[in-house]
Amino acid sequence: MLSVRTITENPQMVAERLKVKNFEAGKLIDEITTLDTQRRHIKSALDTSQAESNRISKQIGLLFREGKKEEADRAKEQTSELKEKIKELQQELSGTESLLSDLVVQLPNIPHGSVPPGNTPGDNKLVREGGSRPALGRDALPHWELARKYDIIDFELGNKITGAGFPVYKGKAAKLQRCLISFFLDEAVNAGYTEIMPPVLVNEDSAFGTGQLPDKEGQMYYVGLDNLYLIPTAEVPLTNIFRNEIIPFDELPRKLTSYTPCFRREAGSYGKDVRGLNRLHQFDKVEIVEIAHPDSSYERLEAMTSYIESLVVKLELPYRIMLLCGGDMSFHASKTYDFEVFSAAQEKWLEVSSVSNFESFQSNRMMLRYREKEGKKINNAHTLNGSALALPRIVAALLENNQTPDGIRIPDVLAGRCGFDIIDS
RNA sequence: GGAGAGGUGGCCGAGUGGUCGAAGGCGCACGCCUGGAAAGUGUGUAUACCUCAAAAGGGUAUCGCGGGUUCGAAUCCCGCCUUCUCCGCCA
Repeated sequence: MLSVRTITENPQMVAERLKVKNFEAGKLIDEITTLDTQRRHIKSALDTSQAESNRISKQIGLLFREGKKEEADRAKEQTSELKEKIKELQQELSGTESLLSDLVVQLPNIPHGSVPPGNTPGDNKLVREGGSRPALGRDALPHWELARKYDIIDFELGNKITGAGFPVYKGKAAKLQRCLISFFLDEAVNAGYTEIMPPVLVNEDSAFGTGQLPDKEGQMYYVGLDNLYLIPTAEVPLTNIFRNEIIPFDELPRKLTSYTPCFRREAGSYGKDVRGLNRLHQFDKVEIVEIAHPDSSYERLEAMTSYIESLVVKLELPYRIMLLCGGDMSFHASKTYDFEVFSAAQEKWLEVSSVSNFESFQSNRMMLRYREKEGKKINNAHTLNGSALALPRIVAALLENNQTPDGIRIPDVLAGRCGFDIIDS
């Protein structure tokens, strides 16, 4: 969430910038400003009363020590009214604070100045593209057909065990999955990311910290008995490592990577676009997360983008990088690049990565700060993350693009790890 | 899951109703000392919020978290979380 100070000190700037996300913020900002003024008045009054109460208590202590019991008792009587007042003010304050945060949480993050306006994916800007599309014959099969043909991914079996959206990988596909994960992790470690293996269940505070709660609980699987959520992405546990922390200046940027399975309910999304591996309830993903100084977070975003690009290049996949327009960006992001690979049999671009700078939107809600080099000032750090990469759609594209009459060719960079260079029979 | 013992500042550790945001030590920062360093020595060293044009200063809250008792709670009571020891269960 935006900090209340940002909102109240630059109301017109915030409103103006949020228009790029097609968000009309004027009314909300007014309400926030009013509530915040109220909050400060109440806090002020409360502080004064508590100071008074502390003063009297101290006096009573002194009187007792001096043996002036009657005076002390008289002083006690004084306090009952004050106590009542303090209690009222406290209730008023916490009421106002929760109203305020209910409102603040509704404001999306401010888009960066370079984010183009627009509503739909059609308004996204092509940043660059690379790789070449394979020339497939007319009989080219989509990956779900290939999966059946070579008996490597079993969607029906997943239905039996769990339900739709939980495929079972078998044989060479299972191994390919494992090798992709280790390939992505090794690459990330070589690029300076520290490998982490976090829990895949998180508590409420963590889910709030990265912004899944309060609004998006419907997208997460929830374990009610223990009040825990299955992570929709490793971003959640990784970023929350730093919740309530103050990072020394010279430790920035912090760079982490992690493989985790990811769980998404994605309620109600069935149909042609979600066939096969295109959209799943459980999938594997390697994620990169950075905690950066505000002055260099956009450099980090570009660096992360180049890093992810190096992966799709090594996998020899045709890809393009899109700069998302304001309307297509997530609620939390300031700037996002999407990576798409071309899946040649479906003849579709599939999103395989999304890299975003959240600026201080997440760090503000999770109190993730850094200490400035000079002056010891403390500020919110910037958080960034990106998929590097999400497996299923990569696998879909690999299967479709590399199909030959003899089988599915495995790119060189993976063949060594896998111990095979073709999926046939 | 059962029984018992704990959770205090960056760390160690004292504190069982008032003068305690918290002794002492370590660490860290700056200074003195030194040719330089070590040792020694002096000072400083939490976070959030309110107040203030800003800084300085002042105020409030925070001793795992949340409630309660009390004029007053790190200290007493209740619930939760968590760590350790023992028992049980278990990949």
